[in-house]
Amino acid sequence: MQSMPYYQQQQGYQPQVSYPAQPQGPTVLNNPPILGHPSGLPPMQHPGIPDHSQQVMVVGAQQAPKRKQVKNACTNCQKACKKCDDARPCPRCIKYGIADTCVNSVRKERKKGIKRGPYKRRQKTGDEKTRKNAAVVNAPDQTGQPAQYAPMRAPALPFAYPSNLNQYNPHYDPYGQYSSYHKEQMMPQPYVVNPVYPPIGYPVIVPSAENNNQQGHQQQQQQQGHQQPQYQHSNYMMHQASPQQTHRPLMINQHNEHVMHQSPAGSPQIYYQQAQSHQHQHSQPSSQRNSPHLSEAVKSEPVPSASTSTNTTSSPDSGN
DNA sequence: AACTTCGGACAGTAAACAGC
DNA sequence: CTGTTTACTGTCCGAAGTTG
Repeated sequence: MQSMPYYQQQQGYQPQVSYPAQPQGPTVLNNPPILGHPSGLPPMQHPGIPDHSQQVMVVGAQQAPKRKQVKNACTNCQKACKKCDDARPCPRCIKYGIADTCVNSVRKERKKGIKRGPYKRRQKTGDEKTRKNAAVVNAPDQTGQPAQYAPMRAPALPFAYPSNLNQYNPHYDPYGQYSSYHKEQMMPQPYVVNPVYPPIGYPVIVPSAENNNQQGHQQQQQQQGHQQPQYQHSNYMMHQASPQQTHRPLMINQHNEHVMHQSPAGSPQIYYQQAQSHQHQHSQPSSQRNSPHLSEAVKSEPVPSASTSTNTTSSPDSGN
């Protein structure tokens, strides 16, 4: 039996925006709809993100709404292949108490220089001629390949990506030079999670709740019944030099066993970066499994997704 | 029951192409 | 130059498997 798509169900994701049948190009970028949380949380308002949640495009009323994807899932949701959110920490990470590792994943650069055959022109009234030509040109042969332009693709590019685009480069700065390539596509300014991203030296002094923008965000969440005593650490963790360099969360545990000391509200807190957090996941004692819902994000390094979708979800564990 | 894993459909979009 | 088309890449649904 085919279940109803989640976005058509009563209590599921209720899209607030309907999308036109034809893509509108970059307007999607210009006006990213901020959707409410599927979990029922209200949309989190980040500074710099205009609230478009009230915008409704009345187009294609009878069409089923398309599934809406976030532009950049966090590493945890990405690994788990689960729905993420524009907010950081995302609802899922909050739910599982891994908010401090909720950082944007890094997108790899798109391949360039791939040659293509001529396009088939889509049918338009009065465009018969073009379409016919395209049909002839691209008429597939027995093998299904276009007849005239057999090599549809150029061979694999002989060059490697520059190291500054290499997602596996440990010195890679996802929000620096790379983002300049993708401009707002790569990391649109409204989606930059932490606009105040100080060059960190250690120890890290985390400002008190009163003078931190994100604290308002967190307080908002706490008002919703999400008790996240370790929330202040989210700042700390998100200030890592590189998302590639995983650090075991120092404190998250359902039972607060490893929760770091909290200073009284209003006083700065000092956190010490782990010297070299190469506690490999396999050396992690089985106690890790005491928090099963932590394991998903914690046990695996935030390895960026592999090159193809077939590999994106293979966890490091399964790979070994 | 809650959580994890994962195949694959779907969505978004950058880049090549086509036409003016 | 601008619009169209397509391929690439990421997101995440949903089913199956795993764990406690």
